[in-house]
Formats: sequence, structure tokens, C-alpha cells
Amino acid sequence: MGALSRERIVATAVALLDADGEAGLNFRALGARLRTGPGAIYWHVANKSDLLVAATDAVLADALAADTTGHPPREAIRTLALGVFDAVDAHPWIGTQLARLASQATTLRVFERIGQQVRALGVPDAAQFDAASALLNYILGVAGQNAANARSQPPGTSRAEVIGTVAARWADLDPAEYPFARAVAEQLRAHDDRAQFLAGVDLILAGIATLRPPS
Amino acid sequence: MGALSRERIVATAVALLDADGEAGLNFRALGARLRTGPGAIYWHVANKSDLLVAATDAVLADALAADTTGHPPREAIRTLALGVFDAVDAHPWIGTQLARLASQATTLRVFERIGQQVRALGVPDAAQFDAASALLNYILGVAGQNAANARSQPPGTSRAEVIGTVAARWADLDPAEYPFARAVAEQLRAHDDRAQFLAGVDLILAGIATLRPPS
DNA sequence: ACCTGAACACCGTTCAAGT
DNA sequence: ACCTGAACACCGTTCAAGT
Repeated sequence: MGALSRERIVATAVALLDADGEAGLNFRALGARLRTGPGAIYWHVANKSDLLVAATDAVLADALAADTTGHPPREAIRTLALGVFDAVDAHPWIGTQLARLASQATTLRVFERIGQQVRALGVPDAAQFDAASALLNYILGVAGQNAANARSQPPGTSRAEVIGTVAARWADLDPAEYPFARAVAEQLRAHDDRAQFLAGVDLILAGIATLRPPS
Repeated sequence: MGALSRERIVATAVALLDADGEAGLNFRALGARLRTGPGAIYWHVANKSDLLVAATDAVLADALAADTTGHPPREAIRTLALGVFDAVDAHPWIGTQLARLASQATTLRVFERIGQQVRALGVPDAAQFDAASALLNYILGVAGQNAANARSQPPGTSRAEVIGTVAARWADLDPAEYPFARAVAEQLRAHDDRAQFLAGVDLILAGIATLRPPS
């Protein structure tokens, strides 16, 4: 039962990443947890990059499992976007991975699903690619920032604490140079990350809606 | 004249990063170029992270130098966004940095300038924060993806070659699972990254325009 | 076929010693 | 005050040797 397998390795890697962040994953720690040496792992995964991709895929597979067939396209897009957001929230390290992975399997799957819904939205052919790209890039941008925010705090710090730190920094900025950041520092403290993320998705969807040709 | 200084170190780091990508920067190579040992560099920069931040700041300072006072807010936002895009295009490694830097000095400066223009656009107070965040996250998302795309190819590969590789991969996908990606593979080959980036900015701006209260 | 663990290469960082 | 370069710690990866 102690037999090594790609699945066990990936699951253990996810556990290490969740517990200690991206710095927590290395082949010695992984080997120790699996009661083997670092070399054994290479029989099952090609290298560290391969392992990180597999770990990201494993975590995102669940997030993308929600079936949205039958939902109106706008709702399907919001559900999909929130699925990615919540997955990054629960596992901040995948935000970094998504930002690096350009056009790799998982990103492509998200892009495909967004694209199908954009099509269902009735967006003219020529504009579908731009619209789907805008949504994907926005989602990946937020994922990357959330990962960066999480990384800037010790692992396990609550979202409220992270926000509090940033809000305090903004409130202290030079009013002459940073009037906007100072003005929104209060809103930042009160705000809901997830709702703001969705507001951004809705903003892009509202922009996409203006593309529809008059019927 | 051989005297070490923070400026010389940062400039040399930028040169290394531009030439060989993120993998090209290490303290031994940097020391060799500066005709000194790795330890000397630490007298002027705190650590590698500090150095990368300084290198990103140096490169982006130029990009953000364009004066947009007097321009209509939409134009100012487009100019600013394109400034970041072009800087990432010329120095792909800053895309990775921007994706990691959350709320650090440079990102904050971009956010501030976007925010001021959003305000000038007449967006209601309560929605300004969401609107500026959406624009920033989109810009950073594209920056991260462009950096990832550049990293996936040997340094110096032209954008057209990168796009060609991705387009070929998309065209080969399973039509049952990836109808959308396959359908846009042709558009991808013909498309202009920069124009698509701007189309995304315009989409968000169009969404923001729907927020304006009826005057 | 799969595992073991020592060894190699590379790198960020420190620090005692110099000027 | 600033530089030198050896040394330390850590890590990804390889590989000869085992079962």
C-alpha cells in the first residue's frame, strides 16, 4: 500500500503547497512525506514543472466540474469565473501557476468554455475571440494578484488580514501623489474581494453586450 | 569609474534579463559582468527580489512617463495601458514581475493613474474602485500571459513565431472537445496581439460607460 | 519495473578579511 | 565605506546500484 504513484505524489504535493505555500514544495520534503528519497519521484513525474502543472490540474478539475448546460450564457460565465476564483482563494499557489501556464491544458480548457458561452451570447464572429480573451485575461490577472497577495503574508493569513494590511498602506500614501488610492482605501477595507471580482466580470460582460448587432 | 552603484547594478540586471530571460539573472553572472564577486552586489541591493523590483521599476518608469494631461480620460487610459503592454513586449520578464508584485510601488502607480482617469470619466463614486480594479487586473493578466508565452520559447523568438506555435497547437485540438479554440485558431494566426489587447481595454471601457448615471 | 540515496551542478546569501 | 571571494545552505536533477 505504500506504493508510489503519480496520484499519490500529486496529492502530497498539493498538501505541501496548501500548507506552506510555493516555498514548501521541494523534492526532499516531498520524498520525506512519502517515505522515500528524492530520486524515486522522478520515476513518476518528469520534473518539478510537470508536477506543478499536474497539481494545478488536479485542483482546478473540481472547480471546473460544475455543469452549466442549460444555464443562460452569462450565468455560465459567472459560474466558471467564480469557480476559478474560489479555487485560487482556497489554493493561492495555483494563481501563480495559471499566470505562468499560458495556453497549457488547463488554461485552454477555461478559455474553451468561456468561448463557447461567448458564442452562445450572440457575439458576432469577428469579435468572439477578443471577447473570450478579455474575460480569460481578466480572470487570470485576478488569480495572479490574489496569489501575490497571499504570498506577501505568512501562509494561512486570513483574507481580512491581508486586506487590512493593504488598506493601511494605501491610507498612508501621499495625498498629492495618490489621491485615488487614498480615497478608496476605506472602500477597500469594507469590500468583498469576491464581489469585486464578479463586478469586473459583469463590467466586461456589459461591454460585450454592446457588441451585439442590432437584431 | 568602475565604481559599483545601485544604478549600474540595476542596468546590468536589465541587460541580462533582456538577453537571456529570467533564467539569465543570477548573482554570479551579474558579478562577472560587473567585474566583481557576488558578495559586492549585496552592499547595494538587499537581495534578488529587491533587485527585480528595481529592474521592473526602471523599465516601467519610461513606459509611464507619457504625459496624458489634457487628453480625454478614455485616451489617457488607453495610452497608459498600451505603455504597460509595450514595456512587457520589449521586456517580457516584467510581465512575471507585475503578476507577482501586488500592491507594490509600480503596480500601485499604475492603479492610481487608472483610478484618476476612471474618476474623470464620471463613474459614480461607489463603482470607481471596481472599475479601476477591473482595468488593472486585465492589464496585469495580459502582461502575465505575454511573459509566459515568451518564456515558453527560446529568448529572442519573434512574436509571430510564438503565435504560430500556439495556433498550430489549437488547430490540432479535438474538434468535439475544443470547437471554439479550433474555430479561432485561424484568427489567432492573423491577429495582432496589441490590437486584441486594446480591444479588451475598450470592452471594459464600454462596460464602464454603462455605469454612468443618466445626467 | 521501480526504488534508494549519494553525488553533481547551480544558486542565493553570508561573512571574515581586506582596502 | 566599500569590495573580495571563499564558504554555507538549499535545491533540482541524475545515476549507479539495488530489489
